[in-house]
Amino acid sequence: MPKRPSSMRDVARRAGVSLSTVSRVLRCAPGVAPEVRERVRRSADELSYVVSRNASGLVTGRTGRVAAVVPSLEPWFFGAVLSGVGEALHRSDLDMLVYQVDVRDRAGSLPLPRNSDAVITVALDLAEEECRLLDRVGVPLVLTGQRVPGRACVFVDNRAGTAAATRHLLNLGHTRIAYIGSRTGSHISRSSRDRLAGHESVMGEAGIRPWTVLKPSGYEGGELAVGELLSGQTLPTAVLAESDDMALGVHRALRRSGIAIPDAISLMGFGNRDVTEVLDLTTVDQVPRDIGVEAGLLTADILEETRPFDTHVELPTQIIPRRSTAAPKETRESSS
Amino acid sequence: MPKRPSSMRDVARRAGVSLSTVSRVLRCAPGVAPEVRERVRRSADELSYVVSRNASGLVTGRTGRVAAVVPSLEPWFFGAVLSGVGEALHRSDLDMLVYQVDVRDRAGSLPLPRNSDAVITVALDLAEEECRLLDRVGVPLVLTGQRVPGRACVFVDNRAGTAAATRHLLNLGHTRIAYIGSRTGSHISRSSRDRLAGHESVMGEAGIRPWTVLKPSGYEGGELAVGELLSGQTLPTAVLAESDDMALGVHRALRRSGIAIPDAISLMGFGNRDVTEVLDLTTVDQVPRDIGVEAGLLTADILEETRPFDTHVELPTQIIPRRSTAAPKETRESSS
DNA sequence: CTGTTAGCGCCTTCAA
DNA sequence: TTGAAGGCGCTAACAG
Repeated sequence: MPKRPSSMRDVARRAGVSLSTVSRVLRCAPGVAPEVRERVRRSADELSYVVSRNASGLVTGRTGRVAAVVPSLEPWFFGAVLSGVGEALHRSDLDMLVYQVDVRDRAGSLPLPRNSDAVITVALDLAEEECRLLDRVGVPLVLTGQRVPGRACVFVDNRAGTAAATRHLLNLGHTRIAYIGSRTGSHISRSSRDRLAGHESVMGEAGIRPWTVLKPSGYEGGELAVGELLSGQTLPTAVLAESDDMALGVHRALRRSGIAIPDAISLMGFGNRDVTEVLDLTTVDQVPRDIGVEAGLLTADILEETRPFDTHVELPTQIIPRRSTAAPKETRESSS
Repeated sequence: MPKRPSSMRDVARRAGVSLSTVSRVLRCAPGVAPEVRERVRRSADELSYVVSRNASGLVTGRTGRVAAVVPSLEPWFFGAVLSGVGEALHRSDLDMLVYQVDVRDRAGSLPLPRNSDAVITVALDLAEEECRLLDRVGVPLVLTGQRVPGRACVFVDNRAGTAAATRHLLNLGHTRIAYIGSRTGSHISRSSRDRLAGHESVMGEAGIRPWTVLKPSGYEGGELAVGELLSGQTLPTAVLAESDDMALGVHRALRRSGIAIPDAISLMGFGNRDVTEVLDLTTVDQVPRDIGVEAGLLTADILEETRPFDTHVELPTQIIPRRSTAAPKETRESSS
């Protein structure tokens, strides 16, 4: 069944023209009689012919492909970002190659040079040194999830996000607010630091001493954090988690402990991942898909040299209030 | 900065050998002195040279790339499958191109011919006619999520999954079991039908008349189903949802209605998506990542002709009991 | 074991 | 407006 795919020559023969003419038509290059153009198009269709990016790339030096590098495809977040990336690239007729790089230590060993026109990294929290490694690929690099001066970046304003979230809780009347952040070993990622900073600065402005708990990321971390909170002197009336995942862990641990949300404790996450809606979890919307779309568009523009290679795109965040946050009990009781 | 990437010639010059020797070394072809081999390797590394799949593909007729076609990357499920696909392909040194095809109506228009060695579709529920369209690409086609005779397929035993789930509920003592399935318009997908069939056959064996509610998929559908159930003559004591997503909708609707899980109603999902663990939702494990891995491995094998092009791989499911299912209240009360 | 030669399918000159 | 010729980077035959 897998017969040899038709080549440009087949199309040329069928249309009764030369190779170059077919090439011109398919590249939408000018200088072909409309009538001929139509005939060539038809022949190509009939043969279900598609230009081999392989061959054309050899000549033009462009592959028509962009590599998207993610740490993993399993967490919901990365799929959502890539969804946007793919869509945006598609608009510019670029294909998306996806590489899962377990850790960033082998980023330099990817078969990227000559195999993709650009590289988009998704939330890998790369150090400058690692960026250099990717630079050696010799193609433009677009970073998402981190801001690095002099490089193309797409990111959300993490700091503003947690700042707004914190204000949301303060405005509801909370003062005993615990912040749950992530730490892997002793390392705190850039975005985690930014989120923590946003929280702490607002707490500082309010004259309240921050109450920070750092645990490994993921919902296990959220559960561990609750364990720590529950064994302390006093309970918070609100918990702000660095990520929805951690908030989910908190949610579960509180539920299992019989602590009602939001009656006893208000809970907020960050990321607006799908299930937060189902759980009625108040969260900070960060629209990962939009991050992807912006990154894809920026990449296409950089390739066409219509935007500089060090453009920064900052996406806004917004609070999505749901039922997991409410005024603390004391306030409600005293005001009723 | 983006200097011209080094080519094979550069490596050859640097190592003081001919092009073919370099080619042989990098292809791990036999017939090169170990000493020379080593020298070439080093030169290539120093130039951070990577073979252009573009150029080599031109000659070999193989691209070193496999296209994964998904309806969308946003739902958690597809990312999980692709995660496995990517990993498996990587073992065979194949890259993964990801295409999001909104609907299956344009599957034939993808730039696939000559641009990928094989196509893997993920849960697109393709009709035979649409498969034919993809066949015209001229490369092997591997389907996941559906079983089609004569084609390479990787799928879970949906029927057995819901059958086991139903038995689980029956064994707990439930008899008023509602099944929530999905229907888009009047169309029911193949896997939905299989799941429903598994449920109904076990109900039939037990001599209980099935109680089926069909709604649009997603958690909105789950909520709608609850709406229907709550307005009926009598409430079920257990609900089995076709998918975790629908189960999540049920979960939310029940929670909002103040109906306790599992005290008033037991709830089961299907899919074992990440959040079910957080929600303590009993579910049918289907390991999407494994589906992907199997599909990737099968694809690689088919390309190497070590497995036939119509291999079927059926993955087992298993029940993951959690806290959302329990014996119905009457039973518990009467036995206590 | 190593080097030479001839394309793979296409795009880009240049000439007609 | 069209066609012919050369070469992109690599591999697969062959010679040596």
